[in-house]
Amino acid sequence: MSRKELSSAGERITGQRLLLLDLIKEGSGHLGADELHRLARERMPRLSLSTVYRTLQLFKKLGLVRECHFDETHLHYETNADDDHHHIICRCCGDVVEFRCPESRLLRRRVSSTTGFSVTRMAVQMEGLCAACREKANQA
Amino acid sequence: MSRKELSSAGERITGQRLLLLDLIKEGSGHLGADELHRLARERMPRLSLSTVYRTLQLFKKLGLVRECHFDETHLHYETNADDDHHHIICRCCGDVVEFRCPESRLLRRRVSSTTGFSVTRMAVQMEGLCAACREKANQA
DNA sequence: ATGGCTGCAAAAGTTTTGCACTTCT
DNA sequence: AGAAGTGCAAAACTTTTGCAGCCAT
Repeated sequence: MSRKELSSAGERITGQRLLLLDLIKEGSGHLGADELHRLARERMPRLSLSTVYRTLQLFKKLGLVRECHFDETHLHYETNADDDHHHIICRCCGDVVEFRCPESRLLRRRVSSTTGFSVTRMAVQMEGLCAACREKANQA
Repeated sequence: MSRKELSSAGERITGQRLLLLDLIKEGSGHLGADELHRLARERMPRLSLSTVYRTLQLFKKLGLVRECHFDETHLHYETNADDDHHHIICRCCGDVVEFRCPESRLLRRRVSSTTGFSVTRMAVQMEGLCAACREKANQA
């Protein structure tokens, strides 16, 4: 259960918030607001889309989830992870695979010192064709 | 002028396309569709927003520009550059600064071999506070 | 000449907001 | 009880699409 994250932040615990947080956690990870809404309604049919949006903004503010910009239209949300956890998306089937980037920490420090920024977030994003889709493309 | 990029791709050369491509190139880089539209209309008042969108899609298809996902709402466009040219955005003033990441090439190859993807695009994105905004925040 | 491109207007999406009502603390 | 959260509906935005006329080739 996800009560602790909410109560320790001094936020109210509601069925909607718990459900959404659980879905984001357990869901294979990369869900948009609409998908989240559809899933959530299977267990709580009257949950509204605006609640999904409001709740996601709350989670984002609390640092519980991060937004990922994969394709141009949808945002996706996942539980907040550390710097060296990133994504590659297949431009054909949309599949998202995670990879690690151990030099992230180093890179972050270097950019911080060269630009004068204090870095609060970093993401490495890649796009390409997964093995299966490449296979399919070659057969055609 | 940007004729070559278009004609060599077998695309028609129109005033709108030339103007937009020039704006993207010369503009400090990171413009959204609406900003581009506003700028373009200073020189071509009847240019429509749908043309901006259609043209951006064309440029994207031709590989002339790339989309950058900075904040959650707007997409930004810039002339296509190589892998090791990336961005950090100030979460306070929105300023965008570029930085280089020489190990991008290496990283790309490693991810390609571990995930089985063929990588067609990669971006490193950071977010933080620029020196000026940090200054301001400290004074307050 | 003719097929592609553009402007305009309307549609389709996505995200936000206002308000009355409900729920958590 | 009181403040915060929710559902519903409407509004605000961003992006896409249909179509008639225009323009580059």
